[in-house]
Amino acid sequence: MDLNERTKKVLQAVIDSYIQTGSPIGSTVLAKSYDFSLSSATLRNIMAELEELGFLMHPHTSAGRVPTEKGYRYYIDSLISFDREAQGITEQLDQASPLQGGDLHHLMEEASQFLAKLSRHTGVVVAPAEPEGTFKHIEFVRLRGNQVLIIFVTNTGTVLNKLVDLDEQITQHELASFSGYLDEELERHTLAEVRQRLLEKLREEKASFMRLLEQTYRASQEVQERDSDKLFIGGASQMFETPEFADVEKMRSLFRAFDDKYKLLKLLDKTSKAEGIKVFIGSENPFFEIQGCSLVVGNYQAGNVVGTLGVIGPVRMQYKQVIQVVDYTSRLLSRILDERLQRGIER
Amino acid sequence: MDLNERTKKVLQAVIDSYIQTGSPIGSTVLAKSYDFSLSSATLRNIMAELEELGFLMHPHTSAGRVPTEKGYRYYIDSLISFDREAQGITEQLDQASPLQGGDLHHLMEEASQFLAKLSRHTGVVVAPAEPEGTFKHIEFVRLRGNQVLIIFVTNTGTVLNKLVDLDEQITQHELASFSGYLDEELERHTLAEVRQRLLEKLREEKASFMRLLEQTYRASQEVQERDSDKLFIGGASQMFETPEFADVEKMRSLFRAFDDKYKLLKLLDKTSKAEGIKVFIGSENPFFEIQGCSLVVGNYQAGNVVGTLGVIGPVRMQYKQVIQVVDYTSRLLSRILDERLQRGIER
DNA sequence: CTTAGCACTCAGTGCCCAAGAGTGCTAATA
DNA sequence: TATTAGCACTCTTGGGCACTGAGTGCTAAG
Repeated sequence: MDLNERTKKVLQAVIDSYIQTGSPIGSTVLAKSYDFSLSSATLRNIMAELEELGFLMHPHTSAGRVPTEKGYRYYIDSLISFDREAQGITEQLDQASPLQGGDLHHLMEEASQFLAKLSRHTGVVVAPAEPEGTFKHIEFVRLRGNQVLIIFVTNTGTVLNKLVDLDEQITQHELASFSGYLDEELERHTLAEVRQRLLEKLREEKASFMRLLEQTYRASQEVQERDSDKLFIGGASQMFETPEFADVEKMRSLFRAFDDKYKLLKLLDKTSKAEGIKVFIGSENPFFEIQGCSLVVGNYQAGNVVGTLGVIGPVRMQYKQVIQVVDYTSRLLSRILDERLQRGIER
Repeated sequence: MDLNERTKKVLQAVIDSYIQTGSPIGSTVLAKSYDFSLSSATLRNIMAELEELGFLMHPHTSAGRVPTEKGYRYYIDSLISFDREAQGITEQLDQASPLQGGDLHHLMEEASQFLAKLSRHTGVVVAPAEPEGTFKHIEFVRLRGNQVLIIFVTNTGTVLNKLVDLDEQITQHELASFSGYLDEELERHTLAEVRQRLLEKLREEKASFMRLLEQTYRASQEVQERDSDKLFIGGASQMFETPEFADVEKMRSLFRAFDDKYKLLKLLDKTSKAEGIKVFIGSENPFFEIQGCSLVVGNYQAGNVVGTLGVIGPVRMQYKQVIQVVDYTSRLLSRILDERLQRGIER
């Protein structure tokens, strides 16, 4: 789209102003508050042109202009620049000094709240699909006669566990030696590889621990499905702060979406392949139930493990700021996870 | 409060009707839809009397009557009866056949959603302050040189873990023998007792594992604080279904309260000592931020471990039904937990 | 004690009107 | 040729007003 410089400036001014105030922008207001050295009449012409092109629209005849989704798109793709102020913001964010961490879940929850607090919208974080780190230790604890608790430990201190019923009687001693055997076989592999190797073992081996091995394999699958892909939502009540959602109906469908975490997960998952920060504006958003919302998502990663995080807010949001916050948080989270990973690998 | 039979019936009819429809009840409507064999004028007198006593009120001169909190209180304490229909409901609830369980957290989350679904309001479940079951096994896994993961396992298959840094070098072999020692010392004690005993040991012993023992003690404390008292909220969006909350302001403060789980927890904790189902109506509710809401709470328990669960909804809620749902769910959860406990102890 | 009747109150609705903001178009201007 | 001033027109918003209907309180009769 080739707009001349002046037209771009007008578009930017309209969108900036609309994002700020939330009310449609008229030509006179625009002429006064921005220094275009142009009369309102000229601005009217330009705005009419922008409307023609689909960047702006008219709620009704005698109202000012409002950005369309296409307008926002162009604004984000071509009009806002980050570089200049980026450092300032980053420092400011550093000051906020968040994320104590501790346990992984706790960290994710904190992150979602951090996002919410800084963006003043709703923050979401999807836990990594794959636990960080590599296999370190497996432990079998016999509870009742044939009830065994299988515990996986990674080198970053993540603990996954699953309770299984065994047909056969196996002594604690046998369990211990089996665990020792597996420890050696599996150490330093990622959990995905562990699953794979267990499966291979299962195929080749005809040993006595066959049944236990099978249960272990199953556990390794389930444990992962259960613990991965958890969704953390922070500051959902922030949604109420935006006048856009004064409508109760809208709010309702929004919170319905939050309740139904599963769907939201799937949406966020789709985006997780892409690099960098992505912005979905209004209906671009593939999750129809939260249409009327924009979504700013990014990834975080540690090693080859990837998770998604982002902000959900009204279409009229301070994209510049929110994008920076999401970007910052994703880096921050990556760094924290990386440190944990390093500590684990170091030895 | 001594009301005569007729007056009671009128009060009940008014409240029933108001709960159903949500709009104030006038004398003529009352005379028509209920079979009192009384004229509207008489009903007017009775209603005036009930207003005098503080059970009903007038939004404005030309409006019908609405129950006051005192009215609801009386309604719940003296007017509704459960026995007759109780079985019917129970069966119906059994049909809903919920709560697959699995992991404890998952069970709690399911329970909160179950409450929400059946009550058509918001369900909350507080995880037990104390993990169920008794100590079964402790495991130390060395990750890096002096970084050790301490894992507690109970006989019901609950796994708690904490990562600690150790000053001294201890071999995996030494760790194993220490774990064996603790296993014997601590088996069959509740986690609270385990903490106590660790503390005692810490005082008397001057052994080489002193430092590790201390860390273990600390871990046993932290692990518990972290994992206990988690709050699960289900079906928060149901709140939007009630016309009472058409006001966005109200909704806002409500969801603020949900965001701030910690406060909600404290509130629910206070109630956890009491037996049976408790109902807090409107401002009786000690948690001012959700005033205008009623709270129906109950406890569940397994062994000596107690948790709280309940429903949050508008003051105008179907108390009878909700009370039954909460009651049913608390029994159900107790039973499920008890079974897990039994299986653990059985051996 | 109950009931019928009547005057009164008040929220809610629909309607009209004026004010205000903003546009689109045309004609004048640099 | 691009910009500007002027003007008629459109549409929202909010206040004011009257009307309606549900419901009450009171009084007097059954």
